[in-house]
Amino acid sequence: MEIGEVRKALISWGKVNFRQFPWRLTRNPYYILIAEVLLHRTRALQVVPVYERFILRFPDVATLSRAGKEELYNLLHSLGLFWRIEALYHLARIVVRDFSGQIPVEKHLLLSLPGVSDYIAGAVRCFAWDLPEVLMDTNTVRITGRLFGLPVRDSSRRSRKFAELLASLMDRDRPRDFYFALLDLADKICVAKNQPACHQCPVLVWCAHAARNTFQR
DNA sequence: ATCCGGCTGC
DNA sequence: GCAGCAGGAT
Repeated sequence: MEIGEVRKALISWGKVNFRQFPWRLTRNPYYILIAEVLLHRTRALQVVPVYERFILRFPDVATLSRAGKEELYNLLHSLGLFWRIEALYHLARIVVRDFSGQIPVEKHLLLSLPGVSDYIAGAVRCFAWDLPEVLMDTNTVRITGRLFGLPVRDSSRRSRKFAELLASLMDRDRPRDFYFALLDLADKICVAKNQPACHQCPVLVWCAHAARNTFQR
């Protein structure tokens, strides 16, 4: 398959169907890190109002590092997953103390932060600095699996095979635009439940899953 | 491999 | 009502 054509189709579709979430209109690594933590197993539309209040109250890491747990709880409790509150509380203090208030670029330093693992470390690097990262989340894994015709399981998120396939698929010159396109495609077309809207899909002709669907009718 | 949590669309 | 959510911790 012409992988360059697939990338081009994805990115041009993504440009038209770009969802303007507030954390997508910035390259500030702190804002992006906060967004990724809040987006953890939480729908984007549910995060928007909480994120905006959070950023307004804590516009930078230094301000956040002076926050009490109680105020953080008041801002974030509606999102559940309360361990994230503890993580952000410590994260801000560590960044101020060890990294002079700058979100680190190096992956191993990002990974040392509480609440940050492979996905969030990669997402911050990708969306803040446009670095080519393999971002394995529910959506990118589902699209990868369908495109290459593999069954998508919960364990696929940690699958090396999936990581290699996504690495081969991703656009290393424009990773930021590529992943925005993938996430928007997963939301609008390549949906998890029901049948995906393959007839509207920009990469329909290269997709193994779509081929099976149309072949079966 | 399993759990987490409030919230929302279905 | 209930399944599932821009994963990470346990």
